Amino acid sequence: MASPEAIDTRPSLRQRRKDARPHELLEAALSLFVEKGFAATRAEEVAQLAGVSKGTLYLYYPSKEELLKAVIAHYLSARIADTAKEVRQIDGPMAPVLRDRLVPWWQQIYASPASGTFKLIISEVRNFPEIAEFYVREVIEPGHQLVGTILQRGIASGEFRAVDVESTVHSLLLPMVMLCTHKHALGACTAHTIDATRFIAEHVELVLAGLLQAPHTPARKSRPIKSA
Amino acid sequence: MASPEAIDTRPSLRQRRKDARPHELLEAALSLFVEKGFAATRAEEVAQLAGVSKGTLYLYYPSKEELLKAVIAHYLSARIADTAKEVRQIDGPMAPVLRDRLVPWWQQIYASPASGTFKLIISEVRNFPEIAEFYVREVIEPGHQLVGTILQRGIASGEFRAVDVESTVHSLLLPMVMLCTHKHALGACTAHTIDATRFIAEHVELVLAGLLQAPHTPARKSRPIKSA
DNA sequence: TACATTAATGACTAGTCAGTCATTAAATAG
DNA sequence: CTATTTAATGACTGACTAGTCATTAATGTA
Repeated sequence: MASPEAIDTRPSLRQRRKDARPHELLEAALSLFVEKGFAATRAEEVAQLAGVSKGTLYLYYPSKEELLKAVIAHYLSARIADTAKEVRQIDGPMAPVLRDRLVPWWQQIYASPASGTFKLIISEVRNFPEIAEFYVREVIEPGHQLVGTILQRGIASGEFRAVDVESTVHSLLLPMVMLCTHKHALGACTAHTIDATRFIAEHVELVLAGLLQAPHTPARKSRPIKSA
Repeated sequence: MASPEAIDTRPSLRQRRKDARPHELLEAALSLFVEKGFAATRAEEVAQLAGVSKGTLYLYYPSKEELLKAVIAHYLSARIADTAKEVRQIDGPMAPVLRDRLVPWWQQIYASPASGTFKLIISEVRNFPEIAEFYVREVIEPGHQLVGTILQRGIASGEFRAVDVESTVHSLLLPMVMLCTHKHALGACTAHTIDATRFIAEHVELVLAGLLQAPHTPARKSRPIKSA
């Protein structure tokens, strides 16, 4: 066997990296909370995955619950409000906005670790009502506002049919959220995968085909429901 | 105000109802597992909600995990295979099949307690791989088969555009699943509710509008759209 | 009424885990 | 090189809970 001195050089290497810890802990926590759920994840596992001891975790976050809130807050910060502001300044036809902005936006979200937050929030909101408030205010409302505005402008200009805006926003967003959720649920443990990049593009095309003023569509049964 | 004797007649009433127990326990378990998650639900809570003691729960189900599997199996039994068989026998235009079969079918699922199984499965599959297999085999595959067949037949007859079937199946189903999930997640703890009945109908209309052959392609078969 | 059967109970055990804190050692100052 | 500061550790504790089993009592039978 190796000499006693050679053996223990690595294991006892204690590093002090005060500013790297919080982010590493958040990353580890997101990964485990999304995979196993909050209640089924042990604080020590999070610490281990982040390469520190349990004590260190509690040096940076006062409790497991605060760690969860920090994870959610961190991975949802700012993104949407920015995009919304950006889009509000574009004019002209709205179809290219959906195709060229919304599609890559969702493709990015899907590919990033932030995609896991949807499953996490779905699984945990009912146990932590504060998260619900935060999520509605920071994500749902700005997101709906954003897509709703695009649709309304398209309708106003005559580019789109006078569909029900509220429902159509859901038709656009719910599948995207479900797709991200699927990635971290069934998608992570069966062969039943979805080609996300293609689906996102195809879905937007399908909705656009239903939205664009078709020459043949003479105001059908549609009661144009005014929304917002 | 009641006399002392009258007060304590109920509490010590031990009933023996061997055949009612399993179903009552499943019902209680579904409700709590969906609300709080599997790991965060105590076996005793399930028993209490079902009106029995913890010991009784373990008389009917050997472990908490077996109870979970029993809940999933019970609430997903058979439904889909039946509908699929039924639909396969219909011919003629496919738009009315979507409108008159798929819409009420999902509206029913949404209203029933079974709607909670989606959130439950999303939250727990990764911890219990057996559930994944079962769910893919019993729900996902038959469901996709069903909707995929409808689309293919519509395309074959020239009623629908030649869209990508796989993606379109997802465009139809993912929002429905997400809607059920939402009901038991955010929908259960914020004011942010969705008018599900309307959304389901509107969503199918929107997808249909995108699917139906636009006039620029010679669509002999263009049937008059049935007004609601 | 007395006896047998078995559904139902809940106190108990064995194991788990969130959060603490006295100790260790890395970094820094003098 | 020594002293001081503080990041990091992990053994420990107190609380909690899945699952058990000896006991209780409801129901059926003779």
